[in-house]
Amino acid sequence: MTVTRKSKPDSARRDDVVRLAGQLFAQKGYRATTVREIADAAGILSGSLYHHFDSKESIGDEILTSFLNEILADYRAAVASGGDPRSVLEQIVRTTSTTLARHRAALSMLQNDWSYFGSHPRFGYLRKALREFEQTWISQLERGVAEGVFRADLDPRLTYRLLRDVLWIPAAWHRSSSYTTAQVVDAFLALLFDGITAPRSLSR
Amino acid sequence: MTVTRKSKPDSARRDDVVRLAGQLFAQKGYRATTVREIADAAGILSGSLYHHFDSKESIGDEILTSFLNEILADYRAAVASGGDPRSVLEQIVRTTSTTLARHRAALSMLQNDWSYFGSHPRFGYLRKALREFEQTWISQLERGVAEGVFRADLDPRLTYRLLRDVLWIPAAWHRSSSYTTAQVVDAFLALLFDGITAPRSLSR
Amino acid sequence: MTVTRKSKPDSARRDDVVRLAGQLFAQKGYRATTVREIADAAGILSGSLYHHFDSKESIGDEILTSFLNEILADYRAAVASGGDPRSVLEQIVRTTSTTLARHRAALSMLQNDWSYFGSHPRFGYLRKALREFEQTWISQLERGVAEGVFRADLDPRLTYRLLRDVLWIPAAWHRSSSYTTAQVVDAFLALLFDGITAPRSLSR
Amino acid sequence: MTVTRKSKPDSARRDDVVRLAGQLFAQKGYRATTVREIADAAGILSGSLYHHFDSKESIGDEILTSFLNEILADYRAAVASGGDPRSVLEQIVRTTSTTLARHRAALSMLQNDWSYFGSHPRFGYLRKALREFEQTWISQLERGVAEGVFRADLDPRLTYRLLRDVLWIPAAWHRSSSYTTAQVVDAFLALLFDGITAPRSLSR
DNA sequence: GATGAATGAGTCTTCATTCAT
DNA sequence: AATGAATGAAGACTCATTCAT
Repeated sequence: MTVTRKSKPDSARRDDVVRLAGQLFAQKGYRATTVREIADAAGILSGSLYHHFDSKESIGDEILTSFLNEILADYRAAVASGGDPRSVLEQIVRTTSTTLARHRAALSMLQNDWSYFGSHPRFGYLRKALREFEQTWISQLERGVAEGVFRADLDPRLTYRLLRDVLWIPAAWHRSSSYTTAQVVDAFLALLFDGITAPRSLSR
Repeated sequence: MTVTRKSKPDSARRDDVVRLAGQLFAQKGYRATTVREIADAAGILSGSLYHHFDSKESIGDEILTSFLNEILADYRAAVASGGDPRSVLEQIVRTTSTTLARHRAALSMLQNDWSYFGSHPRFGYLRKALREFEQTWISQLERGVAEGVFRADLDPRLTYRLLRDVLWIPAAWHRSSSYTTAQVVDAFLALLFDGITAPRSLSR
Repeated sequence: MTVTRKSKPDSARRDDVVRLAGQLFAQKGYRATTVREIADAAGILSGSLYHHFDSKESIGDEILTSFLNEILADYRAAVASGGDPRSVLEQIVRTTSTTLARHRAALSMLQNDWSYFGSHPRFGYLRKALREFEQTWISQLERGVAEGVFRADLDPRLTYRLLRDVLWIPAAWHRSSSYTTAQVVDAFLALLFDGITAPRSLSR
Repeated sequence: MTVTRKSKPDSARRDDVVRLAGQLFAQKGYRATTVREIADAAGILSGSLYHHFDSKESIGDEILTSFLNEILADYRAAVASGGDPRSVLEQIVRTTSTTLARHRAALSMLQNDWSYFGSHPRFGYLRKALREFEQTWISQLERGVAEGVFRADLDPRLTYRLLRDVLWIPAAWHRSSSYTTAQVVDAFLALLFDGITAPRSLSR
């Protein structure tokens, strides 16, 4: 199952517009960005956008679709690697963090305008993908608990819920932060696997 | 420093409208909610709202202000309790989770429409409050590291950044979840302090 | 012919409101003044105004009516005095300048909102009064020309038109000016009768 | 110092709308004219106006700006001609009367809606221009008094104040009047320089 | 491919007025 | 006499979209 698009008359102009629109969506949100702003950024008039796209929605669709396809690929590759639960999850975090960095616009759209996309039929594939992410995490957490590598009192569903939103966060920082992606990912994994408490063994 | 409001001619109707508006804001976002929808929910005409409020913004302001004041109080009380870093943070998480539950609308507004409120001068107090939250967490994490109760390799700023958004999340679940608030808070604290990995001492 | 009003349940409150409304009308114009502003000035709520007046219009009506009645009286008294044209006109200018000073609000309403009052049927008496003013000036100017005291080449209608608006002006200055009413009236009469050119007799 | 506009994407439609709007503003005042009425006059929908203009205000601005620039040019040309005070003032009256005839809309806006434009920051240039007109008249009147061509007892500031509003008036008549512009201007100049009194030398 | 003009439904807001209490 | 809540019509402005040129 991979999300597909309809017609992609590949042109330089078109890709330009999608990229530009993405930047604007990331900055001010999808709904808050007007087609005029997108057109201005592209140096054309707003009406001319409709030569390349059916609607504003279809620009959003294009951005979200290509994002989700890559993230889904990351998840599936990690699962397919056949590692133990801990290394599968670690691989997911490491590979998606790179993918997220390339798709900041899509991420921002999901965070800011979920109330729009989440209920809109056209974007049903978003909910479907989210469900796959959840399933993946829960299975790995369950496996980990069963194999004794994760805490026995862990509730997999609840844990995923708590983690879910953090998974997307590091990507949203880009410019404001002085941390490298690697630093952020390592810190996140440390937190995920070991928490913030100092190990007792050391203090003995 | 406490955020203050101008004039609150307390009336039942007014409070009604604020509550109703909050529910709508939480569902569809602040910008996406029209004053007509708010008025419809209150059973009056949209123009009649302006008998109670200066503007749509002032309704939002009222919701956000009262929310932030309570959360700030939670933070200050936790710090004032004078406990060790771990118990201060635990108290913050526990008390704010209750407060958050009472202010789901405000929370949702901040999450969905931050691009609006965050840049609007009128809502400068939001940025100020956020800075105080950050400062509080960072000081406690630093203290904890210094006292050896938190991992020595912890980067307080980075850790706060990773935690920040999760702090607000549990409140956003309410209906969709089958977990009690207590369960969620306990799970979050377990994750925060100990991670998901099973303790090594057991495997020895 | 004197303009009459309908019912005047004389009360202190009522007169208060009319005076306050007049000040606001003078400052910002009749249309630009809201009933809320009038009510605020009177220290009551806007709805309460309707206990005293049928409508905003009837407040305006009251102000304009009492103004016009006084000015009409001035004109008629001057004509009835039976003086020569020059002294009739001089008396009109002198007496109306005093009356105008007491009715700055009405004056300002006529100047700023003539497009409203001038076409509104209810205020037909305004046009009627204006016509009487014009008739008076034209007759006196014609008499003056016939008697040789005014320039023979004077076109009475045209001259009145040119003078008309200036007649009301001095009253509009009040605070901004450092001139007394007497100074202004004298200067106006000098201009009216002799122009600004230095007399030739002096240069002979 | 000349008042300038921002961007004038000259189009026939745009000029059309400005002209139409001007006519409406002249008839019923700027505030009393709705954008819908302007659009109706132009045969388009009200929203479509915003394809050509930022706001109703910017239409008003365009009308007033072009008017003031021409009048300012008239004044400066008259002063630059280097004539004696009487001929400078005569030139001002004669040239502005022609200019005024071409800008009846602007004139009417200033007369009817001064309480709006006069206090609005965007229209500060109006106050600036008015000050220049005043300065010009006062200097010429002072020069004339000093040179003995104007009455020695003339108060230049007061005289200008008395004249000011009349300067604009002839233009406001257009349709209602049976006089030609030349007639009106001559009558005004006769009044200005010589008053209405018959010369004594003749009566001797 | 792009322009420029226009659409039409919708947004927040204002305001004179009404009326039960 | 006054309040406080509401009305309803209107106002300026926005924006995704369409389409002839």
